[in-house]
Amino acid sequence: MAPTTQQPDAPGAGAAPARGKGRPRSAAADLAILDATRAALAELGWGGLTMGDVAVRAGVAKTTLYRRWPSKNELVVDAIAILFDQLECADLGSLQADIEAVVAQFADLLSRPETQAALLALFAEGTRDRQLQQRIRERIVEPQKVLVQLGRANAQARGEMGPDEDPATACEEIDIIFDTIAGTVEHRLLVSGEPITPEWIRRFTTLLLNAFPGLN
Amino acid sequence: MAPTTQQPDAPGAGAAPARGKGRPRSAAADLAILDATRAALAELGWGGLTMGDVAVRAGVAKTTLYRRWPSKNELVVDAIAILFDQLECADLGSLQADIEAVVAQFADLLSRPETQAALLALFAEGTRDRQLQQRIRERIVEPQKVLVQLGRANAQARGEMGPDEDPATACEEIDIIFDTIAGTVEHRLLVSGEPITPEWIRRFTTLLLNAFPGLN
Amino acid sequence: MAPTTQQPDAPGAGAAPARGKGRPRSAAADLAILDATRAALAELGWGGLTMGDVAVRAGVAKTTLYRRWPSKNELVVDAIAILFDQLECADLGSLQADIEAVVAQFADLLSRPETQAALLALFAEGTRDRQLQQRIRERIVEPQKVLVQLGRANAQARGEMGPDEDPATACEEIDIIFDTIAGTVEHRLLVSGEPITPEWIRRFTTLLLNAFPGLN
Amino acid sequence: MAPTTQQPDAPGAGAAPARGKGRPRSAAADLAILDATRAALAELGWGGLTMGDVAVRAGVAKTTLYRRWPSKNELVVDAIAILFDQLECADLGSLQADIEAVVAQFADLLSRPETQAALLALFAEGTRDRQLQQRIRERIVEPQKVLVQLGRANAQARGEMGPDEDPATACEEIDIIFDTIAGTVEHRLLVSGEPITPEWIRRFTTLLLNAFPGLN
DNA sequence: AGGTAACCGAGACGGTACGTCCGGTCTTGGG
DNA sequence: CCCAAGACCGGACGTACCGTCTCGGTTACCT
Repeated sequence: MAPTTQQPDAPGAGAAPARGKGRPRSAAADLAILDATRAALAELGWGGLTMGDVAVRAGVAKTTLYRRWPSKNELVVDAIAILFDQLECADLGSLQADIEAVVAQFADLLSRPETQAALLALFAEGTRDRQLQQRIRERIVEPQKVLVQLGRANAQARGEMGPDEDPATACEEIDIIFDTIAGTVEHRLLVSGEPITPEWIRRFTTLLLNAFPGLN
Repeated sequence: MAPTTQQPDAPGAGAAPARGKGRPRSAAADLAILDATRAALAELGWGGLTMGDVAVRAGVAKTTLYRRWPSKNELVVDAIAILFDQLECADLGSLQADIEAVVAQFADLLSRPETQAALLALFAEGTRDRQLQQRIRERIVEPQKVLVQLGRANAQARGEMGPDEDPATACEEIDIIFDTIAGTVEHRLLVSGEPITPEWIRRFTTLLLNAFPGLN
Repeated sequence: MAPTTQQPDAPGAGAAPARGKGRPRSAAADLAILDATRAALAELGWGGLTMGDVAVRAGVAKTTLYRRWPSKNELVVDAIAILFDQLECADLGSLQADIEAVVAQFADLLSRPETQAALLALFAEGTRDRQLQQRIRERIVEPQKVLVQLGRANAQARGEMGPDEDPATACEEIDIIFDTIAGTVEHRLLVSGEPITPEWIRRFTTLLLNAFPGLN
Repeated sequence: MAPTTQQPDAPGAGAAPARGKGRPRSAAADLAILDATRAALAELGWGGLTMGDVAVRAGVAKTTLYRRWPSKNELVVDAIAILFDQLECADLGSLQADIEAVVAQFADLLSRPETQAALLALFAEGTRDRQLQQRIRERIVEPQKVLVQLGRANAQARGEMGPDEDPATACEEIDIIFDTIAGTVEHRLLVSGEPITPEWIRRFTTLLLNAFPGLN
């Protein structure tokens, strides 16, 4: 048996780069591959996405792909996760404005063809593959949830909300808010297939604030 | 130009029973195929679903399958749609109870392995294939939305809500309520991967009723 | 269940038409089918020949084909055999002339695209299917061999040959002559792919007559 | 002869220097495939020969097969051609003996089930596909014709025949002799279905020598 | 400077599923 | 009993990708 079962691993994930002996991996290849993945995703959709095609687009051998990502799913998670890392929660002075900004950002992200093609497909795969679901949560879902936590903290700092009384209850509340925002936006955009306009965002945000009586 | 391109067409969908020429299609085969599809879906998931395997399970030739459904997507839509046709909206005497019942039904449906495996994958394909999206909406989404409309009508009959003032506004309101319920439940169950308990349903329903100030 | 396993049978083969109860078979269909078979053979070759296509060309249902011929092979044998039934052995006054005429006729037959496409393919199938080989011999090979026998009889009548001494020896001699003529013409035309000209026929006939010293 | 690494791919600019890039094709696979082809041919006949079956017998993927041979026809030509490459023309001291030896060799070859199954079927396909016919001639027919030329040269060396007077005439004579030998043996064995015994060979050879008066 | 270990491209490899086609059978309604 | 139409089962087709495996060659570190 091979003594070193060389696990393929995504580049940015590990902490120590394990400065080895041989030729180091091309850093440019990572970017090229992820870009190519998003491009192929936008152009062909999840079903049309092919490892061979990504390799060709990236000017890279298929071997290089598999050396870094164990399968299509993981590759796409990383390719899409980059987009979700760009989400930000600006403090605009009021909870209403902050929520609207977050929803707008999220809606923008879900309007990109590569995101549309990939997101639901990844979620679907995740229902079967627990490890993938974990990875999706870490790289894609968590960054969104952080926005909710940040917004909540900002609101508390501004005095719009009282401080958390019970951490467990607070965590549950964050979960339900998050599922509601993310789920509703995704459903309207990707399932119902209708656009998300500023008017819709305002309406939805108002409903959301109404739902929590503690907030005026 | 021929208006009916329908070479492969699902049974029951078309209005005209077509020409009475030739040997008629086996009605039993339809049921066997759809059952086999759901079974394979529950067992192997979307990615593991194979037309050949479905055919074998149904005791049917692959050609028979393709004669009726042009592709995996359409087949799965029909196989899953049957489940959504079973949704009902009982009048339990209060809006809160009615909503809770609907959410519970929907959560039950999404807890079935075949639904989990298929639903998000179908939605994902739908973002690329407009015709498929239309079909999904007709066969899967619409039956759910009808429940919201029914619940609303029941509430109005009971006097919990005032009558619709503007039909367009009412329609928009139904849309937003529907996207919120469906999206939130789906997101919690399939993306966040957390269970939907009666407590959660009660909390969520309460928030929902809070959100609409017209309802006490 | 049906007590009589109704064997499909070629139309012209049986003696008694078995004047039955129901609707009699369409006589026109037989001709149309055989014509269509030859046409398809000439156009598409053996490999491209399809029962469904023949049925369409003949304006007939596939069922009708199978009611009369048990399979593609038998159908083609009959379709081609018709052509071989047209071979004749005219008495032209000399053995040389008679042989040349027969060879020319045979070469003409083998130059037709439908014959080319079918003959070798049938022979090939015949090497595996003893029953088919028998049928081929009866319907296709025998009519050719009869010409050799006739030519021999004519030559004897004209005094160019002495009478048969031993029937067994005569039969062997006919066999070897026949295999030589048929085999050589087929090989030149279908394998070597070169044309058969009057010059070639004269040369070949001369060699043939040389080969048998009893003939001056 | 090696299968010439004939890519079924588009030839592109032509005369590509065949870059030594990538993993080289397995040489063992070629032999295994050709052996498997002959075995399947002998067992199942031309009609029963299946690319998938050959692949399984050879322990090879179907893709490997198609990567090397564009179709069943070409594969079988190569598989059978190997057998014809083994034909030899020994100088046994007299033309009669040499011819008898050649005929016997040829009859032996045609008695092998794989040859029987393949040869006529290939010839039949060759009548439709000019490229295939060319390939058959190069790989199968030509090796046989060489024997005739060699035998003739040997006879001239021994003084049994005078030297060629006109090259064109000589060539024509070789052609007619060859078509006669090959065609007659094939027809007796494969069409008439009768065995080729030493007695038959002696008779046939005698007739052949009679036919050419220049030979005593 | 030379090893050597890990990288890289290219592409062949064993598999699996695809969607199509055809052979031969059967089941309709109608003649 | 025949016919046309067409659905049915089974099975081979040739293609497309998957993920793995050799190849020859290329860096970069470590003696």
